[in-house]
Amino acid sequence: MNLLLENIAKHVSLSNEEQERVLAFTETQHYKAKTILLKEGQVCTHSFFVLKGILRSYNIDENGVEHVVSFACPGWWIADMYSFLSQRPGQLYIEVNEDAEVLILSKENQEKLYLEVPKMERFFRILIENSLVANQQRLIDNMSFTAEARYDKFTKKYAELVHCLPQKQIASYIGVTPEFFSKMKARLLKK
Amino acid sequence: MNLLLENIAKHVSLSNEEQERVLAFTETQHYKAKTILLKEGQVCTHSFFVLKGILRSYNIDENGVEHVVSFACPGWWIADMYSFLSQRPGQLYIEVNEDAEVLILSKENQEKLYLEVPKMERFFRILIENSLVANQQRLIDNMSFTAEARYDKFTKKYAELVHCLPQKQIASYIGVTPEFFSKMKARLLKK
DNA sequence: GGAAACACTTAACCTAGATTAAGAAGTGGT
DNA sequence: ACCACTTCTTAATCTAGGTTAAGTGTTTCC
Repeated sequence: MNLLLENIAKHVSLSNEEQERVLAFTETQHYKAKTILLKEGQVCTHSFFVLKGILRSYNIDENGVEHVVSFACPGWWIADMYSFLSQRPGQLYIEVNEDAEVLILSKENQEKLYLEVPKMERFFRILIENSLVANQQRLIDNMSFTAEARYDKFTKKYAELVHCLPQKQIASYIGVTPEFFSKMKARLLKK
Repeated sequence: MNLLLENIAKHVSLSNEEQERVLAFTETQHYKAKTILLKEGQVCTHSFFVLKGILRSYNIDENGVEHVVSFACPGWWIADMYSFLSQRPGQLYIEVNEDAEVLILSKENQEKLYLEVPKMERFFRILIENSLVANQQRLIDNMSFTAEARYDKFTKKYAELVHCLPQKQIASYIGVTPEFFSKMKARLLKK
């Protein structure tokens, strides 16, 4: 059974024919860990739907420090949304964390899809809505909570992921340095 | 000329009849400064489109500290997106900053609108997309930049707004205390 | 299989920004 | 006009988290 169709079915119901149209517009690809699918300064012409493995997006600030924007495991989409939507050069990197199998949807094909299967417009609207809500929550959390509380939230929200991710990436996601993260974990263990 | 229709026209083109349908689903209201339109714990059943004045949304953390999530001036929408989309109790307050005239769209009417004027689904998708992009940028900025750089970005992005907002709200938006904000501004003046 | 590169830890020291407190300057309501 | 209330500022002190540096595994890859 196809993971993408399963996910779509959670939000809109497509006929068999529509399902086939959707799949016809996507392409499967396999990537090794550490493959970089998008670099800062490039236009994000495709978005990726993860079937297997883990991807992440991040930017690198003017001091060379990496900030993880998102992780994507199976069932999740990932892209530089700014760049993908505007078709302008973006600031994000997208990199394969663990050997991955992904479905690729080009911007072009997405536009065609909206025309041929209008229900997909609703589907993507809902995805973006959820993404906005999650993002806004993260903003609020970053402003309201200490690093410790953010880490706690993270381990609960991404319980399966935590064990597959290097610590420095978790540290980066919650917004602290690897050194402080290490110190914090040691402190938590004593309790 | 209607500000809402102007805004819609920037993204999708509606027939006169469709325009009338849209307006029929909204309702105009006037509010005095300091009116609270939504409180934490309530379900956000309406979203607001600002015609005149300024609104803001914020949450209050467990220490009683206010964190401004967004400002809305004429031409902008504001709502607790989590609550509005899920129709569950939210954590945001929405308050009138300056005497305001707003268009109100209920969740119910929005759903009807999607059915009667399907182009509006595209319109709102685009709004949400833009909102997501802006939000993600703010997250990255908060992780990458010092308070000073964030303030600088803020004054450029909201140049007209800066003069109408109390400093503590700007401080809250960029994520510092009013005291530190004050110190920082004094420091900037010396340069 | 060995060197280089990377991941993680620990510890000493440092700093951006928080906290507390107190005064000055608006602002609004009656 | 006046009192109450909130906003803004300044300054002393404090702390969460950053920086630097050094040491110990662990991968990776010729």
